[in-house]
Amino acid sequence: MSGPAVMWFRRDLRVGDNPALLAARGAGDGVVPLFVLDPRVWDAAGPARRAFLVGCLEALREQTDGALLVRRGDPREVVPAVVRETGAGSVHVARDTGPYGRRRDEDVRAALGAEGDVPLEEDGTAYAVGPGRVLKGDGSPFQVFTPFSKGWAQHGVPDPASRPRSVPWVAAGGADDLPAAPDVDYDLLPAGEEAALAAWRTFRDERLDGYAEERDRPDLDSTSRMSAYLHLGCVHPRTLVKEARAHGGEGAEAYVRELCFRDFYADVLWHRPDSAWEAYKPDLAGMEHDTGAEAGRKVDAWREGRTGFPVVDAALRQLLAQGWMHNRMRMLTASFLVKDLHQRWQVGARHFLRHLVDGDLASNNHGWQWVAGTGTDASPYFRVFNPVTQGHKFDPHGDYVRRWVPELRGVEGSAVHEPWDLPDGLPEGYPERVVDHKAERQVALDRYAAVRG
DNA sequence: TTTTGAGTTGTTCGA
DNA sequence: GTCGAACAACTCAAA
Repeated sequence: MSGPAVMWFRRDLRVGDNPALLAARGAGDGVVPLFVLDPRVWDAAGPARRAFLVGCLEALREQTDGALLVRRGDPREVVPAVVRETGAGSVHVARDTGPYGRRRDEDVRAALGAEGDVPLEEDGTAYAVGPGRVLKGDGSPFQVFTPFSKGWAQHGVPDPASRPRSVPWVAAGGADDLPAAPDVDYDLLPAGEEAALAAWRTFRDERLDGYAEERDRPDLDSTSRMSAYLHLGCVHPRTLVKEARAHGGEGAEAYVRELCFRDFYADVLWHRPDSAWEAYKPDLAGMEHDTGAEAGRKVDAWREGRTGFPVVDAALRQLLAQGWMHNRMRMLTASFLVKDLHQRWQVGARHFLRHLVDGDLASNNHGWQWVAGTGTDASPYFRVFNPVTQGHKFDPHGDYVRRWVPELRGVEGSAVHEPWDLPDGLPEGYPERVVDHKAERQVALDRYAAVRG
């Protein structure tokens, strides 16, 4: 009866600390490692996302002694087909808690059921504490971060699962749809589980202690850069929580809090799948947004980093160049799009998701909602980031701007944040400001006032 | 049921 | 230059 078990990797591209893999190993006669390249996901990804994913799949293939099977297609068809081909008795996954993944997995489960009662077994999630687990005393979900974080701490983060000493990988034959990595000419993070753990340990040993102090500085290499690894599951957050806590200190505490935030937003999305693309709180539904050709040109300038505000442009160019942006810069560029250019937050959320290697539906879209004031813990409407002030505050020497905006490299010190005030005028090639920040701030405040009526 | 304290991340203005 | 108030009032969570 037995046959092998299929380990269907999704956002858990690792061998260590992987409960679903342990279950697969125990369930069948050998493990068929499978990744399904879903066109729905692949086609929406920009070059950086694609390159990073391919790199992680190559690394996983190496870890599975070359057995990793990559098939392109709709999982609803591919997974049952692989089960048929291999005679597998079960399929193992980590629970996907996002709206698309939940629907997809229901369909796959039904298809497998029709295929001779092959079970889809779920073990673990991509979060330190699985979405839906932390509840208020009355059994309802939290809607505010701070109380959630207390409940989260009380619930406790489980210890990492053991790393299997060996796995009897089974190579299924057939087509190999692992794409070649897109040719991108920038420094991409080194991909895969080993790279993730190495990067984590370097961060822990060298920068974690300073994290609370320096994490807001895009000009320094002060953050962990774990987001992309966490997104694809090259490392599991409970490993980071455990090691950060063992390390101790203020920096570690601040870091664990950020991991808790990631869990919070996943939890919110779990309870409110509609909040991925619609306002969590509908209060601002009637808000006026800018449309038309002129607005479109400004949005294009924003996407390409040509707004004329140096630190905003630096961040948006970094996003296109690296597929990554510092968190504070995400807030700042988001505030600029929503409050200076008066766009719907969804416009920016889509752009970020396409390009960020860590682009995560829950964290990204709820972050945008926070900025727009439609999310949990809604940002007070009057909180409008000033792109010049933020530049001086968080890029005090202007190094970050000069790194990403070559037109301003000749400008020394923090003067880069106000190039329109330079004695020799605006450096050649650098654009004029697309808006008057002070005026647009007032427009934003007026529109909020109108909607609150 | 009512009350109380608090809510990730800001900016501007005037003393 | 620094500091506190104003921005406005509402909802959430727990006691």
